[in-house]
Amino acid sequence: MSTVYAHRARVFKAFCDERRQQILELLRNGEKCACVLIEEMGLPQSSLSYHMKILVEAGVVLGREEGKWTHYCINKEGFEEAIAILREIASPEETTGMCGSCCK
Amino acid sequence: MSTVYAHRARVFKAFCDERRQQILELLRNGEKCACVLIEEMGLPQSSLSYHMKILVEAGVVLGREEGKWTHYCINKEGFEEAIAILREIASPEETTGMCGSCCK
DNA sequence: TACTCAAATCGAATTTTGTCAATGTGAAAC
DNA sequence: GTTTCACATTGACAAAATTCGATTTGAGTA
Repeated sequence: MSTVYAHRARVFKAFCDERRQQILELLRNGEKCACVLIEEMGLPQSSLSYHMKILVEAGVVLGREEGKWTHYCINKEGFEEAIAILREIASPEETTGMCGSCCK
Repeated sequence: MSTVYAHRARVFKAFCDERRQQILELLRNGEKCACVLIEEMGLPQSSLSYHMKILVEAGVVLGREEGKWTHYCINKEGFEEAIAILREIASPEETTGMCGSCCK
């Protein structure tokens, strides 16, 4: 079962879309409610909701409901997890050389 | 021009696929030639080639041609760039509070 | 020259994502 | 109760990504 790789792929799916990158940049300024993001992004409400769901489920954005509004903000823990994954991949598992089939 | 966000999205496109995550894990052990990756991944040659192109063009994998073989390895610089992007997004641009439209 | 082999590219089918209007949901206000 | 408002969800469609066999490219070898 390669659930590990599926999970990693899901985390980075949050970052691989241009619009989601724009949304994340907007959230750098601090918490914002969906209505503001809709206006600043120039997106229809359903489209923004679609992207926010992906961001929240990936763990990189937090959604806080307050009355009838939902406020979104960057989830630093999610970013730390993503960074940890990248660091792990970039650090060698053990010291091996070349492949044994076509190198001598 | 939002080329910045398009570039960021392209970088993380390398990481948002389950098979590419598996390929990256295989490369943690060190440089490997395509023929080995094909065998270990159980993919047809054209499919592996497709994924390797995405990984190389994103800058997270290096391809080294030697005779008729191509050897691939992790490109640490590419990972550092990705990590730098994540760090930048996760660090607040300025100290703002809530949105001005529905918070008081 | 021709032959071989590894990898890239093509082409067509399938799968997955993204978009957006319409509808549903749930909480607050009346 | 009803209405209103913000957001989620649905469904149909368009666009992009992925798969994989077939073909091409390009370097090494005879």
